[in-house]
Amino acid sequence: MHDMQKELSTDELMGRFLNQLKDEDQLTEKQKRIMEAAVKLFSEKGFHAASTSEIAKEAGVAEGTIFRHFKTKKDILISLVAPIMLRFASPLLLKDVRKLMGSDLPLDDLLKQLYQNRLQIIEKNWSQIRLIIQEMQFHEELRGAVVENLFGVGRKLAEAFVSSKIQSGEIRNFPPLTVTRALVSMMVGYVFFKFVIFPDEGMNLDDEQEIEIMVDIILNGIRNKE
Amino acid sequence: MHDMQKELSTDELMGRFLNQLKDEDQLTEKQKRIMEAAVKLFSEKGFHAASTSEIAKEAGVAEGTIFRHFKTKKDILISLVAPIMLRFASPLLLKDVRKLMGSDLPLDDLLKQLYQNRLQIIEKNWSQIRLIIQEMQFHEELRGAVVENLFGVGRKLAEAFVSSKIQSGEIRNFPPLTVTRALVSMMVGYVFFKFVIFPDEGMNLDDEQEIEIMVDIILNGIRNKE
DNA sequence: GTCTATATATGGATAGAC
DNA sequence: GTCTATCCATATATAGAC
Repeated sequence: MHDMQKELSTDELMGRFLNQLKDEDQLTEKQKRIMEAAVKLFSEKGFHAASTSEIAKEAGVAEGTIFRHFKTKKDILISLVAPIMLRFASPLLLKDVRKLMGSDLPLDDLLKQLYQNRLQIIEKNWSQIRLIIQEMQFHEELRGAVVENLFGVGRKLAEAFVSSKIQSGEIRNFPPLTVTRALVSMMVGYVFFKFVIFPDEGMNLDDEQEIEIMVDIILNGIRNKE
Repeated sequence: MHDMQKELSTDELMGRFLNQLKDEDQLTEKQKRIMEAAVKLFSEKGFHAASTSEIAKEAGVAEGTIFRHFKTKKDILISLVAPIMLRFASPLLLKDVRKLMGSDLPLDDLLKQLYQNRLQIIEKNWSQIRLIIQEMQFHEELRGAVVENLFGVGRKLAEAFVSSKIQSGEIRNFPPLTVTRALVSMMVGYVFFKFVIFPDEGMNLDDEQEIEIMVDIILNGIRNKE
């Protein structure tokens, strides 16, 4: 029933992802260097503030070479999205998630692991994630791609999980989307404070402790008490 | 080079912030028009993507006029921060908040009102808030000013509130900062989904219902059960 | 104080030699 | 495929007339 639908759209997404993977192997050395330089500079200075000449210098190629491989500067940006999403979206959303969701771990351990993993992935890929969130605001196609592929799939996965837990009576009977958003919000908020507001200082407590409390709170909020 | 001119320190910026209330009355018609046009274009297209000629056109002044009032383009951006923060930071953080915190409303009603008000303020000022969050990433002085003025104050207020509720035994004994972050995270996450991820569609449920559930969940999570 | 005109730099993008 | 040189448009910023 529900689960079948989710499987299908996930597979559909994976299809797209797998196609992108092939493309990635076809990239030449220089193309990769240009793209890496672009990721670095775009995320550091923003898309418009980073010039193609800087990118060329950073990549160690002539400026003209860039435009042999990419029609326009924006083309570089677009070309970055798929690989970036591949690099973190897949592990962010899929890897371990099905395993965790299918496991018989107690909910709190499950959530702790989930948060911990996702946080690590986000931390490792933060500059790239930030770049995408940044530029989503200004390039609609980009937002469309991210929303459809990433959030579409993630949302379905999460909602399926929440729904099943509601039906099994483990968590309270709220709209699954709302519960899902609450769960994700805790992570979004944490990331927001940690990386956006206080990117330098770091937080007071370490991640593991914070997550422990976070899980305690949110789980207490949504769990069915008998 | 481009960034050769001296950066404003955070302190200098805070000075401006405090003085701004007085200064705001001293602004001429043209200056206000330029600043309004700048807010609009910066938030729509980003700081670098918006040109001074566009700003001039939008403001209905000659381009040269801009540079009579603002030394550089970045100066326009800086000049916007204080008024924007004044316009929403004050009501966001202070207006009603003290009143609510001092009231004898039940916690759930109190939280609902708090979320509802804050959401309205954020919605009304979203383009400006977004602009600041955006540019915080790239201009450290700006981040410093926001963090110190806005988050510094907000955090203290919220933590004081949480601490008092912990001592009165109403909510569980967790680190106040963590509880505070959990409370704020719910709002941050909601705003993130509503305005960043799905700025067009809107959400499934209306804000009031969503907030009701949100408060139910989070409060259930942190409240002391007897 | 404001506008017109312009200086000066740099941006993205192309052409052509190798 | 890559680099050198260069085009053209636009960017920020200034000068000078009013």
